[in-house]
Amino acid sequence: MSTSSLSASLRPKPRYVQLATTLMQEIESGRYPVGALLPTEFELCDQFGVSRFTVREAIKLLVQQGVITRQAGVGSRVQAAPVSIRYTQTMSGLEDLQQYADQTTLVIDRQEILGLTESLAQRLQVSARETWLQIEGLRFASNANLPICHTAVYIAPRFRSISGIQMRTQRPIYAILEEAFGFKIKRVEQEISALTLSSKMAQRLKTKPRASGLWVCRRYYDERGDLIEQAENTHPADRFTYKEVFQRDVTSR
Amino acid sequence: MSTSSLSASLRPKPRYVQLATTLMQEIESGRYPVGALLPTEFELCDQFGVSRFTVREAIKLLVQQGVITRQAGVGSRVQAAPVSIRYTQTMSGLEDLQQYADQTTLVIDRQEILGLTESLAQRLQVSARETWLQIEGLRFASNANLPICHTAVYIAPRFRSISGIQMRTQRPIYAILEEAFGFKIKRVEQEISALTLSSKMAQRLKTKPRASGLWVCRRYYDERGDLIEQAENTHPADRFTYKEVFQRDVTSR
DNA sequence: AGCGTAAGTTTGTCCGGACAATTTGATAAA
DNA sequence: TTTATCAAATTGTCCGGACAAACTTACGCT
Repeated sequence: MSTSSLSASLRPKPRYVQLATTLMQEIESGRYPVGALLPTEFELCDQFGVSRFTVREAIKLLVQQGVITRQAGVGSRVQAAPVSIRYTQTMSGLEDLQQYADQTTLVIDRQEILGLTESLAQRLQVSARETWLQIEGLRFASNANLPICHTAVYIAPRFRSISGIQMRTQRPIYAILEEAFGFKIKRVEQEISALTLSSKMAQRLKTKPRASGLWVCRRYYDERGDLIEQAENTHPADRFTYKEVFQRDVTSR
Repeated sequence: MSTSSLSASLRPKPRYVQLATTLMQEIESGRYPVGALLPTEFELCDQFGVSRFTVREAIKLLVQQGVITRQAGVGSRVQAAPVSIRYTQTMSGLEDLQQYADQTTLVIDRQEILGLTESLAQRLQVSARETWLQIEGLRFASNANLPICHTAVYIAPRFRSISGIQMRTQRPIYAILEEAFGFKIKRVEQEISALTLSSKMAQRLKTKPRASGLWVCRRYYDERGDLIEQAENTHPADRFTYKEVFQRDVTSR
């Protein structure tokens, strides 16, 4: 047998990821409140018994997520508490998608394998004649009656045999696919625009006909650049706001 | 006099940034087309006479911007051509905002210093009684008659003396502020939601009353975390789509 | 042909060290 | 008191080296 498959989940993460996770937890716990300074790089080297390289790689991850900012001669200052969201979505990476789905439930009401129509094939940017799995449903926040969005998901042919999707699921579809087929999503494209809800959609979302809606479409690609899944979410305008944070990066002048 | 201010623009950028810029240009030029492999790290070390550390830092920047993906044992593959946009906005950082503004023109039709109302002060998350500069106008794409959005900008009191803003400008306001007052925006929060256009707004945007619109609000913060500027853009739904790309980062399991 | 094995290539992780740039705070001079 | 100067602390840049992990290719065996 091969030695590469079973160890996937057991293999320890690199030290700088472990360190970043630890620091993140300590920030969440309030040990380093917003506005406070983290220990210096050399202090962290001593505390964790790792090299400065490892410490810096870990801290880079925190900076990347907007949790801290750094300044030469000063230190690393805690900038924001970890996201705690309700009806607003905060994204600074793929993981926030996961977090978003954690607090909501997708109730599926249709699931079928269908041949692509011309227009749909074009939207998915693949050749027609392929047979994709379509899933439709409504997404509910934990303790609310009204759905926060209508969801239509399209899954690539080679994954259409997926069977582990419950009628009510709190996990994002892409995570289910990753586990079932053992791969990782590497890249997500997102497209957001506004639209006027069709009468049918308004009815399903229990809102006024011709109300405004937010349309969020995500395309998930694997490490080879192949499209795995496309998810279209249609939100009533008053039930969802999309939030994100950008940090200036070094290439700017 | 101090020695720290004048050298700001003359000081050469770090080598890894220079390298990243060079590689980016070579990708744009077609020397490394989409799908092709970049030279290996060691080859780049030889070609540019730098250490592997410098090469890796440069490549990290390209990965961060979604231009290439990497795979151990394979190499660095060009993933996407540099953004060429028309009516759709591509954001993977602050610079794309700049690029977006480059291709459009903001035509200002109102500009006044105003005391904050209660509700506005709350929206800006600052104490009332402050006097902010308000700018309103329409943004046009290069060769189009219809505006792509209505813009309302609020600028913090200490910058309200800004005078360099033309009635027609292609530069983003935040860039004008940066140049005039000599600082850098470090952090931008963005909020997107849908709304139904008010009759007045629909009229100014030359679209049907009660049409759907996309509302994009950006808050710009300096390195101290102080709010510098808030810009609210209201787009007719059919004239604007927001696009962005996410890359899975290492902290995910 | 097909299958496993081994070698080679390429990226990933981690270390130690060195010096530069930036800020803060203390000290000395005016 | 104010201002200039210096030293210390902290992050930023860059180097060289080492080994591990992941993938590709070639090879030999069945």
